[in-house]
Amino acid sequence: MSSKEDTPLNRKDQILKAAAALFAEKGYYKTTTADVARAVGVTQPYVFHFFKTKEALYLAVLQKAKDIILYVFSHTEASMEQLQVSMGRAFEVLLKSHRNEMLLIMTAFTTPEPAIRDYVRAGFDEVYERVRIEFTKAGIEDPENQAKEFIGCGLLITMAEVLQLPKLFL
Amino acid sequence: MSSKEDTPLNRKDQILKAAAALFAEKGYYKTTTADVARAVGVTQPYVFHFFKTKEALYLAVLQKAKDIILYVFSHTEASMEQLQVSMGRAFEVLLKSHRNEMLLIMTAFTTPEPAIRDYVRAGFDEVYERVRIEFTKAGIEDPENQAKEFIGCGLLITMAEVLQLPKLFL
DNA sequence: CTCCTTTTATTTATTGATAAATAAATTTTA
DNA sequence: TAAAATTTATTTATCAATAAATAAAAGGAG
Repeated sequence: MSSKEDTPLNRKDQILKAAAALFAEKGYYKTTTADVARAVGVTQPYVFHFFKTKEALYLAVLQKAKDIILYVFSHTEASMEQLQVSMGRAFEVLLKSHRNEMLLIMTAFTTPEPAIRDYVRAGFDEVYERVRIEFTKAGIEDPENQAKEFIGCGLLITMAEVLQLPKLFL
Repeated sequence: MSSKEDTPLNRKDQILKAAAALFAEKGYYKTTTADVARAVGVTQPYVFHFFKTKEALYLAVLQKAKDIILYVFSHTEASMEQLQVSMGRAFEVLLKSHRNEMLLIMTAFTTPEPAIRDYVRAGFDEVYERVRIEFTKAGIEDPENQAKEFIGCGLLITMAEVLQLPKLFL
């Protein structure tokens, strides 16, 4: 039994899912609302029935991605010695199960839409805070720097995925 | 005496320079050829006199950026013990003196134009090879992994710059 | 259960804006 | 005055977004 019932997705969620895949693959600018509509099997204007603008759609996808990360990092339990490793594993699993969403975050970094940049930056801080708090709760020492290192490592791994650099970084 | 004479730049180089700044700041898609032209003080179609397409202009800027990196990493001399540190310093200097070009490379990573992606990937390999060779020549052991680590670190630093994350990563 | 009414889901058609690219004309320089 | 540098004028294409129309489904009233 998965957390989500496997009732078929409603139109809005279908659009969010298709958009996540397309935005992750082709980025914000190269993905058209017509692409998203086509992927779902509806007409282009209908997308605007659910999301006022293309940007609003993008931000909605981004929020979902962030929520997933926050959830995972908040629900990884382990001993002080093991927490970093466990969370690292959890992130690797996440990168497989929600590849689109994770790649999307990387590309969002470099999307020069002010609203998107602001959202990404805020989301980044939020994730950092969450990790820092979890590390603190677990009694890890110097949680600030450990959290920074942890996130830096995650970024690097994700970037290697985006770039598809097989030789580099294992 | 700088390596470049300070003869005023010719139009083509003016365009390259302006394009580097704009592409770095606003990315490939959000930078228009009209933006570039305006920055230089010429008309939009005149840009096409020097570069057949917008993409060709972008690739030219990218090539210059890569050449700078290769040059710096090829000309940093130091003892085996000091080489990594010296090259790290050199990169930091580069990030200040050629900020636009370095940031551009980061954003180029996530630009989903096939030709651009291919160029970036190839350039990446080239830089890796260069670093690996320099490390090998200096007698550093396990040069492959040291080179990977070195580049990963550089990526992370550059990314922190792009994201303007002051708190994180020092 | 049927006719009428309202809502929900969706499409067709269109607009307005923006941007890359081309071609022809003009100005400047040597 | 010929060639090089640069502009004006224009084209073509693409896309987000809006508005109006249609079709199907659901919900009540007689």
